[in-house]
Amino acid sequence: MTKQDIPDIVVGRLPFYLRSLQRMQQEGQQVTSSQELGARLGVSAAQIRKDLSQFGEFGKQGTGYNIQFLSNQLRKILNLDQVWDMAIIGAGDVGNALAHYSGFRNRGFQCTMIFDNTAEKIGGMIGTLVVKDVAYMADEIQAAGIKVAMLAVPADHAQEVTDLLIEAGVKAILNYAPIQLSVPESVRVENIDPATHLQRMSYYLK
Amino acid sequence: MTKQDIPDIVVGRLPFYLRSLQRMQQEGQQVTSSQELGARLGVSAAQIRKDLSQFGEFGKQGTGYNIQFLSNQLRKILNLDQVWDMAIIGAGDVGNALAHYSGFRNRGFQCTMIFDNTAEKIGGMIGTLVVKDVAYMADEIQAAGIKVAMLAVPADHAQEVTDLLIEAGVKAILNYAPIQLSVPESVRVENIDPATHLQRMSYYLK
DNA sequence: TAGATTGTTAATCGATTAACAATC
DNA sequence: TAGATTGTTAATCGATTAACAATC
Repeated sequence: MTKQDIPDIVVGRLPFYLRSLQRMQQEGQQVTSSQELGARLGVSAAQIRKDLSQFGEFGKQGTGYNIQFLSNQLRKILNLDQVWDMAIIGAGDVGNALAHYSGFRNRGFQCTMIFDNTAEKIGGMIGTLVVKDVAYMADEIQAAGIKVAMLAVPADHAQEVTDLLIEAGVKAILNYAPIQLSVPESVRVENIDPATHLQRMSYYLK
Repeated sequence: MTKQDIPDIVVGRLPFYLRSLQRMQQEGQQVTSSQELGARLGVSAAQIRKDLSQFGEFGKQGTGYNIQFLSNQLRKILNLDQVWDMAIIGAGDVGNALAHYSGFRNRGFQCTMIFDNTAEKIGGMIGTLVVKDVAYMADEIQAAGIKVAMLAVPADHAQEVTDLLIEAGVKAILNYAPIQLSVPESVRVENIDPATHLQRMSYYLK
């Protein structure tokens, strides 16, 4: 069973399953069912069982899923049984919020570098990180073996920075710039553009 | 042709089309084709034509689409021929970044209120906005007729704030809290959770 | 006219759901 | 055992693509 066999859309739902399981665990729950998990997430029980069955058999007939066990399995599947170092590119408001965000660590990620191109920001601290000159970005990322970057620069610089990131070996980019990045097939991109999300909802208003 | 007839997945692509068209326009282009637009966005020309045909006939055989005209049509369809007032809930790093974000205005939205629950923040300024006490949130939102909110509070308060927002008449929520909100069918929610996006990509790493 | 591109239909492809035997 | 729930198959549903007549 190779990566190619599993539809993207199935992989895309696993983080939601994991997030709900982690929350149940926090609430002290030990066991759940596809029924219960589905109700919490607004998806069908059948879909959850079908999705999970792509990767193995994680439940027991009659009783459901052990939450701890299923969480661990999902973390392994998603390569979250390690902590991924990340670089933030852009020390504006978004970069700043990302650098301070405390929610990454227990979900498999941590920020270890932040870059900017403005003299006033370079050398300053954001949380525990020193803002570095983007001129050294490619070298530093490559030297540190960083594979994941969050891109929070203005749209008109996003593509050139992306090209540098890819050259430096980055394989996953969380893109906050409101622009469609062009990347080779071997690089994953996820986009976060609040205005796009808002526009999806405004259709249904009025 | 009612809202129900158009699949969500089609509506979800319209903002991307609009964003690309606006960019083309900035670059001085006057006309485009489903071919060209598709290439820019990484979707098929047939899909673009099919999606647009759900709403009307906007092109001309042989020549393609007038960018200005198609943009205007898409804006009308998405109810973006007006500016939607928005409230930000939570004046932490995310709320702060949203309040300062300059990209909303020319995409149909503007922030007019921000709320928090901490005494130190209430009364302070963020950009041009005064931070207000969340205790008055429901009343102020209702009085102003605000229909769109961006939720940037910790996960453990997100649901209770949501309930208040809905009571106050909010119909669209952009949710930054890493939790599945429960809302009535008449309310739209879009979620932005960077960790979820990162986890979707880590599956393909290694 | 010749070339290009739309809007639409029918065919294909893929995803979701329903149902149930297996079994805890 | 009786009740519950899994994993999986087959049926259904929906979305995408290919193809082409219409026409600018």
